[in-house]
Amino acid sequence: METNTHPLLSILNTQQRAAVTTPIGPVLVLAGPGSGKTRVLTHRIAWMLSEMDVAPWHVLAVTFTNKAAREMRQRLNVMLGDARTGSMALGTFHATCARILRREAENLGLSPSYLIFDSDDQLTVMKQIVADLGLDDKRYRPRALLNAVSSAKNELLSPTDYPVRTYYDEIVARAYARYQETLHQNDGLDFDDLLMKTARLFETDAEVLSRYRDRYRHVLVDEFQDTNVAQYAILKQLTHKHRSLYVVADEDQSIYSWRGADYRNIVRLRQDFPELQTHLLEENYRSTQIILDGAQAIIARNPDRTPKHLFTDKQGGHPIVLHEAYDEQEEADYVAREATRLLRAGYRHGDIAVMYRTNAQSRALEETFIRHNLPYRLIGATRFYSRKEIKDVLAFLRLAQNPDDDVSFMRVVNVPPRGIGSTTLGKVSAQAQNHQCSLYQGLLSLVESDGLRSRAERVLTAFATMLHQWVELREAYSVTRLIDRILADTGYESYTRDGSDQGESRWENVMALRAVVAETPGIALLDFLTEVALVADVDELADEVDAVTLLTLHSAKGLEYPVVFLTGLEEGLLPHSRSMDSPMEVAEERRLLYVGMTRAEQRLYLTYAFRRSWRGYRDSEPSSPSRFLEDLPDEALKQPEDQKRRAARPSGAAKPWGAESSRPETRARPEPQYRSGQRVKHAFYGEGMVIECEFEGRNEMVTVLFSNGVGVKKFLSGMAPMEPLADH
DNA sequence: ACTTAACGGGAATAA
DNA sequence: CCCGTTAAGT
Repeated sequence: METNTHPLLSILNTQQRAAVTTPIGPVLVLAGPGSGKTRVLTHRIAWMLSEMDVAPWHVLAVTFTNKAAREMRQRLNVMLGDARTGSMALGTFHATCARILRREAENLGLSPSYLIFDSDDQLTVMKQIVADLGLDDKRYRPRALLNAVSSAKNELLSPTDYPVRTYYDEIVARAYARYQETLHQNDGLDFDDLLMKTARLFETDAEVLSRYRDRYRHVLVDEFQDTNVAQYAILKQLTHKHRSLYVVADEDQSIYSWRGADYRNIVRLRQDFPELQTHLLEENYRSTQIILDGAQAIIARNPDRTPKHLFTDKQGGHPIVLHEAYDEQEEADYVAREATRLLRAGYRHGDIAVMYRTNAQSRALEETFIRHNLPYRLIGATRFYSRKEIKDVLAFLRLAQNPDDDVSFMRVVNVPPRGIGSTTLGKVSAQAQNHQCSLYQGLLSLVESDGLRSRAERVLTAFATMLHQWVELREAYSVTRLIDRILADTGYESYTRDGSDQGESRWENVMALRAVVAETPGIALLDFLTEVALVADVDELADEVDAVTLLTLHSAKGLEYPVVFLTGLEEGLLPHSRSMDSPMEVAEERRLLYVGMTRAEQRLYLTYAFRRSWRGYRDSEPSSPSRFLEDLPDEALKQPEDQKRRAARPSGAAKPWGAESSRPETRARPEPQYRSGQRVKHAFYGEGMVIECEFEGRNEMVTVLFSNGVGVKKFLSGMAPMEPLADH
């Protein structure tokens, strides 16, 4: 077939076309941001199906989010028709593995109706274990232990494999073993288990492996740079025989190493598949030349990377705007004002995204957006599925599916309050201990044994009966009907709607959950629970809503917007203080900035604040602009004419705001005259040392500790007869 | 048994 | 600031 006239190829450039039509085999596509990798992946699948005699049921495509999977399936439907794509496996690693494990549960001694434990559930379990093992939860923080367990799983280490070098490791190994036992007893798997158990299944069961590798004869993977050891093992096991593995990667966008992602998987790929063909996608279709130049300048400073030659035909463009604000409030104000200005100029709300390093930063932005009447949608943070009322209802549903799930049992045994306090619960738990069974089974035997009197007996019997009925009704009822029944049985509505606005909103959330179910009528309870456990925050992102998007840099991966604001570009935030002592982690923070910058199509704003409150208090020390901003080329930063207030470049990397940095200010605020730690001499009080220095509006307040029994005094700088002393 | 207030301690990113 | 835990009160 003539490749340049084929309809599937007509809209592709030369590099893309080569990548799409390359012969079947191991293929690595190295793709810069905005170079159309999703398009290449989609067209590759279409090409394989229509021109290479590949059957759709032999294709497995792994995307980074459910949303990406949905979109890819839609595009393929348009290109090829539903009939061809219906049998194709398309989803995230986690969703794919969850499905495989469900089907192969028996081969693993796993319940086919296992439930997925989210991070809250994990924490509950780990806290219990720390208590059971009699450990000090300050020294052995449940969260820290969970992190260790998670990394172990990502590297396919079981509790017995866990390398013990220190006593702490020994504790981790013990907690890990206990944790796995507990999950097993509850028929639960955590997120990492989904990957690890699948990898182990393929490793240990040749029959199962051969079935899946014949089924998924052709595997395609997006965002390959963010796969971890377990995921790579799965890919390798599946494809090593038929050798049809097609991966798309960009090492510069590797931002999940903390989750076990290992970009060295690219190296492993070359070793395991020496015949690997490599394709490059270097033309950027997303951003203007100026934005691309800025981003390139940032990423070029990272060591150990392959230099790329990204280019675009969108020459020039709006300069990147660098803006300094006084604090996070004014930063948010600036974003809101600038957004409003752009809206008047014709942009739509949905064209604009505001990104930040940590979820906590969204608060100031939200408050300001509400004040400015700017519609926004927030990704993450207050995740719908992590709200208390939603988790409660889900816990009820989980108990209907699996009453032996102790974690859910504990969560809602007294929600809404039904008189089962710690004393009564203690009896249930003791019974369960004695009989080596779940709390639910313990409850049943306790109720039957007639060993209770009075009030406790009544409430326990009522609760047991209620649970039992739900379990009975599970098959006969639709999920919607089951929810209605649960809400009625528990009196959840009157519990939630306490008359407050918050109560109303909680009830609305519950109804929203019900509406989610109603959208897929006929869905089985188990499928619903699995789906819910695996939704990502960005999956929720509805395109129809015209609102400004607020999201973390991490969730921004794969997205693009005409206008992007990157906020909080300060030392300690980006790079994050937790990463600053490790060059590897700082490099990843730099990639995070690069990912953020390359989301922008037309306009890019970079903002940072002079002072940022933390934990509700103002920091005593001002922040410094991010060291990364140093590397922006001046040409990309020229101020636009219409910009009334002028932002300045930071004066030096990680340098505090010294008097030598003469920058035009956001507002008329004088330079700080003092800094903490500085020696001063006061006309009345003599010598002292500055212990705090802060601005209240444009006034610099200086707190000084004097010797000679004078103590601490606070002054308005400039008004006080005081001057700095030279340092020795 | 449950509610409320006071306290202490702590935080990054996410399926 | 937000959380979970604890102590005291209803």
